[in-house]
Amino acid sequence: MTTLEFFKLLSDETRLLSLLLIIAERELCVCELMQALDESQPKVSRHLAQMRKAGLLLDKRQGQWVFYRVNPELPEWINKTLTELSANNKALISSHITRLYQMGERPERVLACCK
Amino acid sequence: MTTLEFFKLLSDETRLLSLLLIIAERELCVCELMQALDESQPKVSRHLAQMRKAGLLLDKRQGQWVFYRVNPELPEWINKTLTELSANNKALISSHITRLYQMGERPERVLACCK
DNA sequence: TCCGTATATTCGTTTTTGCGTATATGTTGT
DNA sequence: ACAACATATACGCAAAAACGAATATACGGA
Repeated sequence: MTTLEFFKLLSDETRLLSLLLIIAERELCVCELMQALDESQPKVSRHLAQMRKAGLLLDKRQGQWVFYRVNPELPEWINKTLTELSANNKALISSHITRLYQMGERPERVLACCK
Repeated sequence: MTTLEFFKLLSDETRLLSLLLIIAERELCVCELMQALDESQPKVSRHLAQMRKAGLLLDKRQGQWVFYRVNPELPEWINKTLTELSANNKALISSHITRLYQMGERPERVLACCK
């Protein structure tokens, strides 16, 4: 992932918000992001796939769900940038976090130790 | 300038390189960026205008030249991000810096105290 | 005032990006 | 095997972004 590609990924609202939500929640599946952002399934899925293909996100299938999280092996300056970004843009996602928490029946997380 | 607008500005190669060059050199005029990037005058000018209109850059006319520099009053997290970006992407601009330094007759800077 | 240089902007076109709809793939439970 | 659910992808279209060429504006010096 080049620097330019990295910023291109952050330059779309759906991707930016999805990334901020994933950072805030550590990991989220497609249906949770659909609920939080109130966006269609293909739209959310497409943008997540873009970030995954670039190496910014990792995905992990657990049963019927696919959870996305930030790739922990990104270059250090990108990590710092994401941390700074997340810490200073909580307001951008507050309403979406609220909507996420109102979601009934959120998919259960399987602990890594039990897989 | 919203967070999204900020990243959109960084998501074009000409703007990203111009910004990195301006940070590295503190300030540059249009003709210096044309030389460094080997791009047309309207192209460089248009992208600088975009960053200026968003408040990311400031411009200062000195005679026939217009010098651009980073707005010193940006939000702190954006400053940090730009610093981190610049410090970790020197390789992106090295060839352009070389071309800039090969430029004969670079416009003279007028010191702030003499204006 | 006229000319040369530097920069900004307009206009029409091309390229890129994102989107909705439809469909395909994969998983769970019956 | 089939139904229900979650996710991914293909396709054609629409919106946005970037571009080159031409033109306009601004400044400095003769």
